[in-house]
Amino acid sequence: MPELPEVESLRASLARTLVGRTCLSVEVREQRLRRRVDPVALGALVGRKFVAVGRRGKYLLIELSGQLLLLVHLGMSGSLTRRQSDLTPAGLSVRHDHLTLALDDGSRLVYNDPRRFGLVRLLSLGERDSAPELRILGAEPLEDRFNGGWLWRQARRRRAALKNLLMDQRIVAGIGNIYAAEILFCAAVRPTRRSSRLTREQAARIVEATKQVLQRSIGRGGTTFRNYLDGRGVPGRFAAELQVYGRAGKPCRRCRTPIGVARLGQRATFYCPKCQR
DNA sequence: CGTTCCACCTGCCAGC
DNA sequence: TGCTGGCAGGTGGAAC
Repeated sequence: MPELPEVESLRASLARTLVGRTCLSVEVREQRLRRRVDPVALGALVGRKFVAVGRRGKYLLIELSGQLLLLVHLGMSGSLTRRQSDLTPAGLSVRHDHLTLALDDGSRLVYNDPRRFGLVRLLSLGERDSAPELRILGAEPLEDRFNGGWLWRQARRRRAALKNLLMDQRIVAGIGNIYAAEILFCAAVRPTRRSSRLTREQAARIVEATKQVLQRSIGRGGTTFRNYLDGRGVPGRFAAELQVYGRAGKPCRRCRTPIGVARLGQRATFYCPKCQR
């Protein structure tokens, strides 16, 4: 489900409301996520104060007192919501509330994930750079290291489709299936193009498009295509602005040509056959 | 090494 | 109305 803009929106909202609170208790109701959740390790959260909320790629990095770092990945269907009452927000089922942190203001922070592809793991702050999940991540797309020349150099040695390059977290961290499609439409480049055939000019356009699309979506609170909810249980508003994702057969918003769909690496890939070359 | 395929899960929807 | 198959915003390991 959540890609960089959704995680970033969540990060910002948690940074505003969570920092300064103290965790009073931890309840693990389901350990079977992508990696087994360790209730004993998470017990170290009790009595700790939330210090800061960061992000790396699609990972949320929640920093607590005592040099603790709570690593959260939402997988395909995860959400992390702050709840003032005992009610589960509309759209979520209480049976997938796997982890609950009770806070000192009477609210709860709840991790819900129907498909259980997500990850919750407690690290020490010092492990930030050595944790296997984070160590392999490539450039942050909104930082300066991610620029046209750099992307072109990464692309030239690969022959896989360009869209797969953009979705490879070891190259660029945070882009998934929705934004890869939207970025390549914005840059007017075919997702099926071989990476090694990318021109410098196209690489520069893709980088510009990446920053523009991601920033714009962050400004809208991310994309709710199916069931993503932010930290308050509210859907993102960028879905209304999707140009190609999920629009197979519908007219291109730029040229009216029907949007095409291909399969790339077992993922649906949407593009305009006329606008994208 | 790069690339492709598959498994991991539940929910939902189209088609029969 | 049910049932079934296919698909869904991700990742990592196996196999080539």
